[in-house]
Amino acid sequence: MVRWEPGAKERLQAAALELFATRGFEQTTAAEIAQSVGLTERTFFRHFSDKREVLFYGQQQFLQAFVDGVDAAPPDASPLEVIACALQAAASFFPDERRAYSRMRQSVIDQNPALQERELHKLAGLATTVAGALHARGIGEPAATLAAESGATVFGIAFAQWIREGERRSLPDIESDVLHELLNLTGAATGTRRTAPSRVAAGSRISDRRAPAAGPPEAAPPGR
Amino acid sequence: MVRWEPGAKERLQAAALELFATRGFEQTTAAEIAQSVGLTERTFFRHFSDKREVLFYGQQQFLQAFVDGVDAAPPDASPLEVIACALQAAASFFPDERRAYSRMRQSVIDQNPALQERELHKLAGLATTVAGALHARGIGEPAATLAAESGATVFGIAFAQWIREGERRSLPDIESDVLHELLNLTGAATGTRRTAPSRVAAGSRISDRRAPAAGPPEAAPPGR
DNA sequence: TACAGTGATGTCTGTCGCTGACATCAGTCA
DNA sequence: TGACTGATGTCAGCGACAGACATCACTGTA
Repeated sequence: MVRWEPGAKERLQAAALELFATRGFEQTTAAEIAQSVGLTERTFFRHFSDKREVLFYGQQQFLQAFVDGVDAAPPDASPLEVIACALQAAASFFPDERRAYSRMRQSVIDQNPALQERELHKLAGLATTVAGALHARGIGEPAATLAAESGATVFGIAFAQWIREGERRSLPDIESDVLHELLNLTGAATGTRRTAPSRVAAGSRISDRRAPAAGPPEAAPPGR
Repeated sequence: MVRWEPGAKERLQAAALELFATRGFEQTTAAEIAQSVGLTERTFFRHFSDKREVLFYGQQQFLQAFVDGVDAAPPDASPLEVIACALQAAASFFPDERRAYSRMRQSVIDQNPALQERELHKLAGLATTVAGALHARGIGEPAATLAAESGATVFGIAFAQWIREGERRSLPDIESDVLHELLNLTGAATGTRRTAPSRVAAGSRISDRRAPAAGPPEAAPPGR
């Protein structure tokens, strides 16, 4: 006979999500989570650095997928095209089967500021990492950070939409729409998929922007 | 004689920053902060909902300035022009005299993940509020959120640069540069201040996007 | 002038997140 | 067979925070 049931970490994660969903995050103690799967509080904290982390552990691979997407982009791609690649690559982590689970998890997070803070922190870490990958492609600052943060923003908005009740489109499709909307916003629209103006003024005011003569870009500001 | 020294909250804030800077955030207990200004731990927590909040309390006015900037934008301004207005309005909270203080405060935050989380949460709250203000102008989703998040990103990057040792430009100037860099990135650059492509690919692929029918190089963003 | 609020504070006590130190014990491997 | 390892349990303690209640200068009012 085995001394310990295997997969302690996964069992703790599942139990935690379940308890958080039913009782609420703050009303659930770490000791309760541990007990519910036959472990002790001490063991819980050996697996997770803190109580919130039980909901966030394992995003390493997601982050890696994002970075892989960056690295897989063609060498002559513009920063935003690189981001588009990364977004598509990352979306592979969220097949439609996972939608219900993601929805449940997110509803727990949405109900607790402490969890929201952790989520934002993770997303910021993603942006930082992606910015690093962009640096490695020779992209400077602040372009790299700007592009990375924009990517994170697009992902966040697209994910939130993907989760929304009644939404049928796949995550990559939504990502693509949101990214195009971003280009729309800033006055440049591109290529294949065109986004319908999502609501009222979305496309109206935007479209009357004078477009920038993509002039000879010289004379950088001193800061960099 | 008075029973209590006035300005308990401000005294706590000042003492906290001082102690955090010297001993570190985690090495400083709430009780110590309180004692250092002749108060008790209990009183500390009556003024601040949690230990981190002592560094963030009072940003209400900053947020309000941002929103006021949105509301003050001309009615026919594009979302990004509105954001430009808001950025300029918000910058009034950070005159050059405040740079040293901001730098110190930020160095404390940068050294502690818990504080970074709170900062990100506040910034996200800003974006949410601004998105609401954009809705009120008739801008739909996801344009409003996209614009608001972009504004928050630009502010964050600009602020970080403003704080940087050796930086001399004013915050509004940096904001303007970063915002233009964002437009550059997405292929649209506008009006007056042109930013050089930050490095290699910045302008390459982008420039072959079908340029949105270029208008006269008129109308600089109203923000400045 | 007495006196009942009011509000900022202190005191006491308790819960929970989290940690260090140490013990346990099934399985592994020399 | 015996040392070693790794996942776990036990114990004790710190610090963040919250509820309940007491205190007491100050204020307005009768």
